[in-house]
Amino acid sequence: MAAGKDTEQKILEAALSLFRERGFADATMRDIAARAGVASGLAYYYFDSKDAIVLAFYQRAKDDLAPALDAAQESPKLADRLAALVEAKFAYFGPNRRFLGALMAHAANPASPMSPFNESSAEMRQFDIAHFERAIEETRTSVPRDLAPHMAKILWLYQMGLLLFWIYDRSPHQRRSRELLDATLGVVVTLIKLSNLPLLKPARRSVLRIISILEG
Amino acid sequence: MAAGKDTEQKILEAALSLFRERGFADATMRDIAARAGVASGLAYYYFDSKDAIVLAFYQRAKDDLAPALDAAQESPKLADRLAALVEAKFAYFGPNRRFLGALMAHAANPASPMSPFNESSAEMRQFDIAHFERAIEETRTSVPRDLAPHMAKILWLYQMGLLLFWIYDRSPHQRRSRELLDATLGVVVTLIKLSNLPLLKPARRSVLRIISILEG
DNA sequence: GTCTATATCGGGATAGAC
DNA sequence: GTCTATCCCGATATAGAC
Repeated sequence: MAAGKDTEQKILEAALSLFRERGFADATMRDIAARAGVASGLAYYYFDSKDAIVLAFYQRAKDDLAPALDAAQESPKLADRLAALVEAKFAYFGPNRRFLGALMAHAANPASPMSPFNESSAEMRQFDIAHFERAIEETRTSVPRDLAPHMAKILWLYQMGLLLFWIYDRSPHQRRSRELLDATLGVVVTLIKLSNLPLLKPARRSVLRIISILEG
Repeated sequence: MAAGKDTEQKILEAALSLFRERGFADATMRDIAARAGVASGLAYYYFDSKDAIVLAFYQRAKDDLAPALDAAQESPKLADRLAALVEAKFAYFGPNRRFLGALMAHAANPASPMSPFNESSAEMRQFDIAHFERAIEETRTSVPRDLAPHMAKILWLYQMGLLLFWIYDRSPHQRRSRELLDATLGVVVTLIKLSNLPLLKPARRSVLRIISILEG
């Protein structure tokens, strides 16, 4: 049991370090097992597949990120909090950027267990969205009643878009991603402010209809 | 020569039919060669890799789609043309929807040769964008000078989003995708109209800044 | 140039002995 | 819970028939 947990951790560590060094595809299960100092078959005892190791990585990221995301909830301004939440992820995932790139192969397909839109990561996603809810509430950002139940999800999606861009951003230190964050943040916050105008009720209805279709 | 072209076609057909039946990953090169009635080695004579078959499929799609996309350029209204262009793709790719799902694995990564955002499909992308340019021009849609050079690309991107949703749309006959098309079309056309208001010059500047970052 | 046949290798995954 | 042996497949290479 204890040995089992240890071995599992050893394998996970070996996998992640190899993923970081070589990317996902070029790290073989044999390499992973070798680095962990176990037989290659044993890796499959702890992880159903190479993909399953990735799910363990997600789970771990969720746990590791929690304190950083709490620390991002400081400013009284929504824009600052959004920026801080995104930057916290840039910082944490920075060393794994290349590896995440390989993962994105599955991201678009919501049916893939490795997609952040899949059932299997629902818990993680919910955890993540909760941070946006908190940012909206604590900064007393006014959101129209009809949009309110969806606003955190919208911001989460906005963040996912930024992360996607960041993952494939080849500019030095991902400078362009920071620019994009900077350039879009103002637009996002402005749109939220505008969305409160009673005049824009029809526009909100259009958006709500689109959301309801997207959520199926 | 003639025989060679024939064999190549036979292999391509066999590959596509297997991709449609089983998806990309579960169709092996041995299966493909077997269905084409040739030795498995021969498939590699014509296609460098399994991936190369996909590129051939893209190329072929481009050629096949041309007449349908021309036929979509009828209505004097931009919204109708956009809908027709998207529907033409739904129709053509319909039988390959599942197979396209497997391909999307590479789509997010602009560095992958199989991504529609990659260099290697620049020609196809340009061909595709040209249809949106034509739709804008022929419907005499007024677009502000500063946005004009980018509008066709924006519409192309909008279409790609719809296609992405459609590929993974599990509702019967992809009903939700049609709803999404319907729900977003109005918004898109309205936004283009609004973008002409001189008052919105600052908003256009924000959008232009974002575009310039995205294009790197 | 077109095609068959075969051999070899690396890598994900599995079965079964211990 | 751990290891060894094995399977399957994609990819590559090669020898040779026509």
